[in-house]
Amino acid sequence: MSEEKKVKWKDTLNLPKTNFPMKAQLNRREPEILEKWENMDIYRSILEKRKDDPIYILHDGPPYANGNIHLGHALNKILKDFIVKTKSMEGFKAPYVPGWDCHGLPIELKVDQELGSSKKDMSVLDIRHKCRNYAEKFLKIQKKGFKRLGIFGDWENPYKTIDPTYESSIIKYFKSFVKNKSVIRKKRPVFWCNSCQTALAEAEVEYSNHLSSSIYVKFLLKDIPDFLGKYKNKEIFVVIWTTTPWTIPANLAIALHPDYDYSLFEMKGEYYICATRLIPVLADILKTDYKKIIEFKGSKLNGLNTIHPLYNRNSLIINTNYVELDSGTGCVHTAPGHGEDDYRAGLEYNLDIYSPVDSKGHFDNTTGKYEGKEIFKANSEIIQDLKNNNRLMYETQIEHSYPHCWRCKKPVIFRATEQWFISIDTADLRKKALNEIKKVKWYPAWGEERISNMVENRPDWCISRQRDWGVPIPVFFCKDCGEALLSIEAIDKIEKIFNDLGSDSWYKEEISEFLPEGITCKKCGCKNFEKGKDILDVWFESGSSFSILEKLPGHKFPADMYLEGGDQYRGWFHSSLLVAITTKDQSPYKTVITHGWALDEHGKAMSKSLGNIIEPQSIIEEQGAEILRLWVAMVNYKEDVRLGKEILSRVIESYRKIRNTWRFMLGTISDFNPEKDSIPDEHLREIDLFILYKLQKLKQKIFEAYTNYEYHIIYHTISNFFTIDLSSFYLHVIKDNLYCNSPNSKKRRSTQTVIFKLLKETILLIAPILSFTTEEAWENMPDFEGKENSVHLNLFPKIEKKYLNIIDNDKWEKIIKLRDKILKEIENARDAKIIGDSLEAEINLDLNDEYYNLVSSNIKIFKEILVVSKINLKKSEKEKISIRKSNGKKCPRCWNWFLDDTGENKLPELCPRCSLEIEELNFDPE
RNA sequence: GGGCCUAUAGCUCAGUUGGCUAGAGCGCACGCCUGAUAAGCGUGAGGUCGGUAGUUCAAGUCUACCUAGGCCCA
Repeated sequence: MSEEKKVKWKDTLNLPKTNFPMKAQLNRREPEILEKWENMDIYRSILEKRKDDPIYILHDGPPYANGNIHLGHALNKILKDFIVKTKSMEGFKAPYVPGWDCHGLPIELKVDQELGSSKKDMSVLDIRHKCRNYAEKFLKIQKKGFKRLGIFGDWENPYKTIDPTYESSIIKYFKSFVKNKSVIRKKRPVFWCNSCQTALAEAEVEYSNHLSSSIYVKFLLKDIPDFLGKYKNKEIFVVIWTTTPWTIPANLAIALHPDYDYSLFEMKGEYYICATRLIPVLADILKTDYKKIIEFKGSKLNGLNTIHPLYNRNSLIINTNYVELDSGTGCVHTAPGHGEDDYRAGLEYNLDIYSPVDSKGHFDNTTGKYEGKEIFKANSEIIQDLKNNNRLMYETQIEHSYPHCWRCKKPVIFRATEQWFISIDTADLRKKALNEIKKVKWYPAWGEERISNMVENRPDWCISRQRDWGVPIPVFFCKDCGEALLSIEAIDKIEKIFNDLGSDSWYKEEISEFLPEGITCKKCGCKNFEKGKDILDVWFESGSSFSILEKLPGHKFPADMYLEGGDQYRGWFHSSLLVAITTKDQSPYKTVITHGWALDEHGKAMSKSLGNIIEPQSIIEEQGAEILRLWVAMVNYKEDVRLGKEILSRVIESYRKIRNTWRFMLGTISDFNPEKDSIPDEHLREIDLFILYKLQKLKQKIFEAYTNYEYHIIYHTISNFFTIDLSSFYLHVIKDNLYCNSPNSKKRRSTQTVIFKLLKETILLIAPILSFTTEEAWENMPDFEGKENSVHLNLFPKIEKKYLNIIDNDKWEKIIKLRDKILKEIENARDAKIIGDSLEAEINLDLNDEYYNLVSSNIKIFKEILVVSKINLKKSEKEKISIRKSNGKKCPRCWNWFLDDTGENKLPELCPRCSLEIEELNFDPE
């Protein structure tokens, strides 16, 4: 047959036709779709559509307005978008107002760096102005990044922690803590630079080598325990080691590990105690030998007193688990005012947080002879005094890593300063929090245990920072006696002023604007006050974010959902809970979901030093945001998630599969008008009904997964459905029907009716995940009554129970099983070069009664699902499946093989079916 | 050092209360098709379940320890 003729027969077929391209070119197409959404104001259109529906609130945790968005941001925002879109399609009014955390140290530090030495000459207001600009700049950058991901939300009106109304709410919530007496002032050690006379944050401290005196100091044991009764009359010394002799005056305790072994030993005629393991080290340093006398656990000395080597006061032996045995003596010099561990131990043992050093680094008047002396300079005098008192065992110099001020490069110290705290127990906050935690649904479930442990063990919340970029703590100090003033009346005024003018007003306005008339110092009675200089911890700020839920119309408190990374158990979940309990007497969230960390393909955290950072921008530019969205759906976000080259290519592969399947389906219904051509259920072909049955099963599974926020299940379910049920089975098998039967035939329209439904419903089902591609596919769907302008304006399709009952599933399972068996035989025949295309095959089936009946009563179905030209059926107890090449000829139109034995074909070269079709078409092959 | 989490084929995931030869899709190999074509179809090969030791008639599934990794603290 001529090529020309072949082409002509092909022209009589109904082949797929669509404008939906196979190549996605997402990086080009996505911006177009974004523009469409922008133009139609998709976010508000959806809310308008759901305006009378119940409200669902996912409250956004504010990212920090610093830097470009990273993969973790993308993961977080995409997951939130899944939920918001799902809820919309489930029939909720689900507004989503993104937020930003704009105050805080990282921005202030960046601005510091940019300003350099010019900062000295700037006012607080000027610095704050610079910080604000910095935050606004990155907010814009991040917003653009998030929108590019296809996240729907109120991007024009996000909430910001620097909004005046937001700042006002912070003050209002702070007031609640003041009212219930939780706000207290007490000492706490912080990094302190004597030269700059300022507190430093951890991030402002640089470690470099420093030469220090290293001394071993003897503390005389005052209380001899019973088990050392034999030595009651001896002087026994507990030996400590330190590299900061100037903290010896502040020593209040000696810490021993309760479980480690300690010994009493004799050395140079004196009796000492230190950790057993470290005695040889000590002996080595002193170049002497020793005699171990008795060994005991550290817990045996707990609570005993020693005598301070410089003062006539006690130093208590305590037990802590931060004691280590890799250096020193195992007996740790503890000055609660000068170290973090020391501080915690001090709290536990109710010691004074004693820090006899002023802001310039000079000893105060509680230190006797050292008063007024600069601490580092006093080192040698202290060492000399120890020596004079026979309390110095050994002295040397060592070089070690020591914290220095990043600005002036001088060594810093730990110094206890007065700070503001929220007491966790004064108003039963801890107890209430633990109780509220139980009422919240935590995904994954272990989250409840994790946050409970944290709340149970957390110390009081230090909420003051000696910084400029934040919301000032609304407190005043008496100019005469220094007493702090926390006045509800004043805070009321501040709340109002901040609401109108923002927190800059604290630095602009006269103090009289904030203070109530005639207020006096409770302690000294005077009327002179100054404004406090500290700002609030930013966690208090972000923890107040639920305030927007009260203010925004169409929102509600508490939120239905908070969703953040696992680090927020300590952060936002935690602070929000504490603030909400104090201000609203309940948890701010009903459900909390946490996601894991985004790691590289080997499961390692991404870092600059490892050079394994994957930026979402590069994926968006090269593959498209949709690929990132599908990746988020693919992985189990409740654990840490990985991303790398291979993973990405798997995502792309499965994206193509979904896209191509839709493309094919769109092609097959190009001549289908759903309103005119649809076939009613009772006339649908059985195989078409069967795939509708499968579709209902699919919906059941998908909806369940959406309900449980299990997107990876959706991904796998969809992927399997598209691959197994659609591509390799249904869509493969109905081609003959669609291509070869006359366009308007019932059997063809039956299949189109079903494909239309499959297409529409699968698009809707995946819309929350593949938001761009579903939109594109939706646009390419044939028009039908009520077709929305955007896929995202729709509700999810309903499960249609009628299709669940029409199908005899047991029968179909048998059919599919037998099909698999026969396909294996067909493959064998191919291997043996008997056939190529399956249509060349003629199947001989010898089957037992049951299967004979199954096939004979469904012979048309079998011919269709096997895509073969003929089936010969025989009854036999012994099952046998064999394949042979058809001995007929190939119909050039439909490619089925047929025996030209009727003689009735008007076009003898065609098979009888095609001959009739052509007749109907009035097609002239010549 | 502490709290919590993770570890099943190359990749992403399933594996109910411990119970037959550990499943899926993708990828891979081989083949078919050329009327979904930078597509489609079929067949097949891949894990002994991070390691060790236990409990049990029986463990991927329970216990202990170890290793690797993650978050948060210290």
